[in-house]
Amino acid sequence: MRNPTIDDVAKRAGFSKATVSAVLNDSSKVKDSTRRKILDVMEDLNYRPRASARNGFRPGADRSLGLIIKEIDNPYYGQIVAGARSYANDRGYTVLTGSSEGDYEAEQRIVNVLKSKDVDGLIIVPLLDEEADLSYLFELKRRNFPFVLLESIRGVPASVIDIDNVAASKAATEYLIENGHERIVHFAGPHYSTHSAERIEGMRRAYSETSLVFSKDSIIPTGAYAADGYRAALEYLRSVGRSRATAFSCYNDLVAIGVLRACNEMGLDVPGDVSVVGYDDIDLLEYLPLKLTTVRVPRFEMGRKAAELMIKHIESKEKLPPERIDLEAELVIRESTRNIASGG
Amino acid sequence: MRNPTIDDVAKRAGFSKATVSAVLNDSSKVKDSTRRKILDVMEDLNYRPRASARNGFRPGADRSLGLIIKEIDNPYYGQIVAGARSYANDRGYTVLTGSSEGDYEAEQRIVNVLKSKDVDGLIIVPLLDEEADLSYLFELKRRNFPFVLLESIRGVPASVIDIDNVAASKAATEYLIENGHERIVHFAGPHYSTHSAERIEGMRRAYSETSLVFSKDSIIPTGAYAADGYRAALEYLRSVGRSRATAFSCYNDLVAIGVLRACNEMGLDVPGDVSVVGYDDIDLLEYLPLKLTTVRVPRFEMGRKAAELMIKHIESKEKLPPERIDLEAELVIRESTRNIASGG
DNA sequence: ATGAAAGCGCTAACAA
DNA sequence: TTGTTAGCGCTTTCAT
Repeated sequence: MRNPTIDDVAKRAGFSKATVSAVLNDSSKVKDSTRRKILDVMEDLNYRPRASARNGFRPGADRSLGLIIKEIDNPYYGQIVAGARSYANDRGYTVLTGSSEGDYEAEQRIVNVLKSKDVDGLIIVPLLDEEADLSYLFELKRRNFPFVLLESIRGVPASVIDIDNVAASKAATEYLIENGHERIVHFAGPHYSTHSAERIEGMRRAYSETSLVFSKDSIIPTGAYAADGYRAALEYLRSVGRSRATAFSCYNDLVAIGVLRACNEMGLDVPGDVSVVGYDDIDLLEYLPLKLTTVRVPRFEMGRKAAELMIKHIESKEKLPPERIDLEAELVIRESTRNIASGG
Repeated sequence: MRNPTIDDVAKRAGFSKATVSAVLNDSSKVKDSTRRKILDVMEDLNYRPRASARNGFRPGADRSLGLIIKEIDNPYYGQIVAGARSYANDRGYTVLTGSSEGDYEAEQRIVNVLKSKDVDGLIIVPLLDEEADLSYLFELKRRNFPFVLLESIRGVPASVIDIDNVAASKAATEYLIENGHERIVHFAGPHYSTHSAERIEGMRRAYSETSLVFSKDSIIPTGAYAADGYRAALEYLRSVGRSRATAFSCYNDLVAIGVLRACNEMGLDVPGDVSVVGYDDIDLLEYLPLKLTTVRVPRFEMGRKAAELMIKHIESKEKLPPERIDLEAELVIRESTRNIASGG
């Protein structure tokens, strides 16, 4: 039933807790026969000392940060974690990461576990859509548990590190429009991503400043991985026939890589027949044959800043007001896009 | 100095701990004026309740597994984490991941933090080379702390999930030799990787069964990322002139992607001029233009099995003996290698 | 509506 | 060499 405690061991072995404790800590002043007897009992009971009860469960010297991301196998988050880790490590904090993988319950569980284990602060990339239940964030606030967000949530006054997706996406779309593209299809990200919604909004704003009309049909729900981009693009290309768009913009570089593959299989040259733009500028891009035009997101920096802000809040004697930091994302023009303007 | 406790709040507010506790837990039976006064004091003191002291710090209902990997931004580990997470989640365990990034001290700190926070078990991909200090593993054993390893360590009788790198690497090398390659250069992994050492050993064994002689010069220390492969291959190709090897084998697919890029820049066709083989078979490969010949490592499965074995040990009433599970890695022949045998 | 006291599993200081 | 006791920060009866 209940896990055995030091008392169970002591009672069973016929010694006091203190002696058992001494054995546990390899103290030299325990008689050998006693030690052996106690070790035997521990073995029998499969006794596992509860570490958090040590030192009167006082704040450990080991400080730690919890980090909650959405997709473990996405290099976007890889760099965020790396950035947070880099700063935290220098300051003596250990970063523990959990991934929700798009699952709200999982996200809640990670938050619960991390806070019940008393990490010193939480950096959260929150799952977010219409039906998201944000009450856990208010609970954190109520208990004055320090946290910083890596995607802003309207109505939650919390510290946040974010990037201006709307502006960057608008710039990318404008660039395509200036280069003669009048029909652009966007392969959008997961429903739980604010960033995806913001990128769509950026497109919309770029359109609104031209005579072009923005249609919902040009947004295709896709996902976050290459497999998603591949599947969606293949389906699009097969269904659309001759009247396809001249440019594809993608939720992220992974999706773009999948789209590229689909184009290739359908006999489409990039950028000859279609232009493609990605998002994030993941490190791997540099080593791929076709240099992808993309939007560079300072992911490592985001992670670093998040850790920095978090630790600042943690170590403050006074309660600090929420702080917001916006980093810039920048369009990087490479070889997967071209000018198709008739006059230009 | 010391962080404020519930006693500090109680004293300062002029009420008892119990009342403060009631406020903390939003109990309805606290007079409004009292609640306000206490909340004010909490705010003043920036009081943060220590979650681990709740419920008399009894085992939380939330079970958890610690997972320690070596490189956060490597898709190899991404899949291992995903596999472990997948199984653990189904069993109600939350996975918390820390990455050592090749740093021994960081690894130790992660172990310490995770065990002091009482995760129920630890899955470790250990940093390992001549100078590694493994004492922390013996300390875990001494305290009967459940853990499983994802790379075997000689002399440490612990549960382990591993793959037969020697056999797979031998098979890959034999395949190259059978296809007429008599000079193979291997771009090796990080010094802290047992797997890298095992892959070299596999090569050596393949050589030893032929008249070809295995030279240390054909092993080039490289790293784990595309940037490493790119740098190393470029340097090799620039220095070697006309007498270069006809085949490159690589520590992993990322390195291979970097090597491919270097070949491309040096005007070498793959597989026309050189054959290249990777390792791991990361998901992304499927979407790249050149289909890489590689060794498929069942990473997701490794993660799953590790979690499964770990949970089995955790939940056992009796102390279970260490268990070893070996999974197979399999050569996957695709388009980056070709037969150059004069006669065949 | 509030307070006093016991208890969670362990360590540490002191006694025996 | 071993045992007794107090205490870590909180929750939870049970009184008041």
